[in-house]
Amino acid sequence: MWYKHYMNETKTTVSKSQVTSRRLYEISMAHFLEKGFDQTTMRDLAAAAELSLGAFYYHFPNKEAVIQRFYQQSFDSFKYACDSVFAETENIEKRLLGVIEARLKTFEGSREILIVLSRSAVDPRSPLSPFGGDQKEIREKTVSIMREMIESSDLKCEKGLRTYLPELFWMYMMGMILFWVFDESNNQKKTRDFIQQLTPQIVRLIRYTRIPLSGTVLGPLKKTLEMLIGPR
Amino acid sequence: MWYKHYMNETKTTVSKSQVTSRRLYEISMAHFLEKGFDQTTMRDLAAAAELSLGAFYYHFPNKEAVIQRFYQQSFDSFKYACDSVFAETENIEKRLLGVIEARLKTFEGSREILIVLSRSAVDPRSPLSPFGGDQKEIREKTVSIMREMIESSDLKCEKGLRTYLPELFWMYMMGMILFWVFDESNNQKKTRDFIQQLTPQIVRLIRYTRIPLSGTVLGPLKKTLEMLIGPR
DNA sequence: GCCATTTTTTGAACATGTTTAAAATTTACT
DNA sequence: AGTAAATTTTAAACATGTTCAAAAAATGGC
Repeated sequence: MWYKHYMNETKTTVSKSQVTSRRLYEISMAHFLEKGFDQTTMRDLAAAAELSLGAFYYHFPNKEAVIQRFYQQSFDSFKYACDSVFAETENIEKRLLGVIEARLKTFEGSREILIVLSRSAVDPRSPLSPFGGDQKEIREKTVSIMREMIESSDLKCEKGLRTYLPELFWMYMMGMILFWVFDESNNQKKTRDFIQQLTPQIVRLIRYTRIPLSGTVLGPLKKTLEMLIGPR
Repeated sequence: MWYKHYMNETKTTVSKSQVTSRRLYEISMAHFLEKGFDQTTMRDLAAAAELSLGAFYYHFPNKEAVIQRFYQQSFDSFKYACDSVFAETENIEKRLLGVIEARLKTFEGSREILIVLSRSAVDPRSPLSPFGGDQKEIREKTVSIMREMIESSDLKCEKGLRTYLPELFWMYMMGMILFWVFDESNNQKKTRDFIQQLTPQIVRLIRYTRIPLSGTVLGPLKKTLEMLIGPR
């Protein structure tokens, strides 16, 4: 073994490959953040790591794979942040705000990276599409987080609608991320303000659905949701 | 002059460059549609046109410029189609359905091209971003079409909301296009059905805003719209 | 510690979008 | 028609993401 070290009382072996790929990842991200993704050359990265170009490709199948790893890691810290949001309050509005805020925070300072990710995500054939490929898994996990957020919350609403909420909230968050990507204001303040403004209104509308009268609107809406998300 | 020809009683001179670039455009699109954008090489195109690679670049600054031209032309035929939709009915629901249907029709058979366009459109730095660059103009023209659609229609709704509708309908249409891009069903039937289902509900909600009672929801919504679209 | 096997690295080559300087062609004017 | 200026075309080079076969290094069992 190349490298052994002790972590939490358990011997953990780390292969040389893991060490190198982490190093490559860190060097790469540093370059991407400083010079931009497109402006950073694979040759730059290999040189900075004092490795050959081919060796880089041994560790990452392509340039995008590096930022896919970033996306994966950002998801992990997002998930972790959600736990503490849920521990803090049962109020659905606060939770939803907290979750979206947590998500944006994981992207903070990496807006250009997210743009690169988005442009692949929009391609249904790409492995970064939220519906196929590697991102599918993250989407499903995110929907599960939304489900968890709702189930243990104070939200009361029409039963049928409730089953669609996890996917709807996922879409809402994706929309806000898109808004954020396009938001050129200082530190994307516009996005933050917008979310603060819109989220309570959405929650309020959802709560209204308990009133029987709302059936007029809700009836046809359910069919629409089924077409959008799939049958329940 | 390389080429003169008569059109509508007026002498129109067509430069050699115009003739060549149209030819290149047509050859290119044929290849893109048959083999796919990424699978078609600039060398393929130059060879098919019996021109050198460099000559191709004299007529188009880059590969994407070819499909930008397609996008421009698709917009022109969309705009034309809208006129006949408006001539046909004043009913806002029918108009909105007709306009969106017309838009999708201009993309029919070119889904892959639209995917390529979308992945650039999602990048705020790209000339294809709807907010900057060349597409900005098309976005503004499309919003104007929506405005025209509303103004001469039978739609009655709360006055303040009305001023935001052109942009809102534009966003709605963009959303449906995105849905269409991801829709893998036969001939994107799911998208068509979804639009048929959702559009009348949206129109109905908008019409409800004439009822004074609706102020409870509409009040905060207006501020949200202002943040989304800008002040009126 | 030595050898067979596996993992990692290397350097060169390849594919394709793009640029460029010079040559060929076309145009506009007399 | 002849010529200077412009437009268009060419061939070669360049930049950069990616692949590949062979070499080097590391590993595991004896």
